[in-house]
Amino acid sequence: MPELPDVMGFERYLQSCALHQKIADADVSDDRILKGISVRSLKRRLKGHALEDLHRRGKFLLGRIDGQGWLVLHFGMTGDLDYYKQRQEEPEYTRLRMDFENGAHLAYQSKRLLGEVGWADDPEEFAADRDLGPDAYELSADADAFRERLSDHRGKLKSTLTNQSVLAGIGNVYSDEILFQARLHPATSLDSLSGRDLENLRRTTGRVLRVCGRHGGNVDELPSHYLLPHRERGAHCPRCDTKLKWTKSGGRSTCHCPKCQSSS
DNA sequence: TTCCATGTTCCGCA
DNA sequence: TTGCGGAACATGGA
Repeated sequence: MPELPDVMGFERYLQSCALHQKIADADVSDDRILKGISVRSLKRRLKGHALEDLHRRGKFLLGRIDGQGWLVLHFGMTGDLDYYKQRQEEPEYTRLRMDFENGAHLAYQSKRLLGEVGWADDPEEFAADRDLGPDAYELSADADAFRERLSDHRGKLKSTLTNQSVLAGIGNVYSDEILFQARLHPATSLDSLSGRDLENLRRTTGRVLRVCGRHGGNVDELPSHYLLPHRERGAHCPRCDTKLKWTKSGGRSTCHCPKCQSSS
């Protein structure tokens, strides 16, 4: 489920277990996951070095490898990280595995191969290359910047929030939660929002990302009045018990409460 | 067997 | 120019 809050969880996870450990070896079991770097080159840059620092930008997690540059991880729809001690614990869909000198392993797994493992010389340069907007969580902390960024756009709320070049990190699932909490209808066009609505959206975005990020994307741990624990077909609004409505656009499904989220 | 799925990218159309 | 919607990608699970 990797969107920004989940990647926050991955960042904390790596921070707690994988930092400053020399990488003895690395193995790529399916090179379709690599973008812009060969297996050989990746291995060369990892081997004998250590992960020294982490940087998250939207849904991307970048890890600085001492003296080499930045390892880029994107998790697609089904990516995950796993640090483990015994080789036989290796997860089934591991695509990149690092073996540390201390005998532990780190697996980047991706069941559907929709993520990517890549390389960057510099995080800012990387973000510019990929046309990534500012990180959604950081942007939500700055009222002026948030307003300016969004006022350039006229599209619908849902598609703008999930547009990574406008702000990076929000995907299909968390945009539903943000709009639910902000009581805004996903199809509302941005230019119809008042300054007050926009400020409400900013605060809500920050709060939802913070709260969800704290749980590292574990939906079951969220407060019961959150939408996500109830986001399934046939479910009812946790606030007013109205049946939740599902719509579809661009191949992605959106869930909202027809009563709480007024269309404007 | 068919449909659906949290990711991105590309294309054609308004 | 901008935004939208659909299809494609690869694969598994219900």
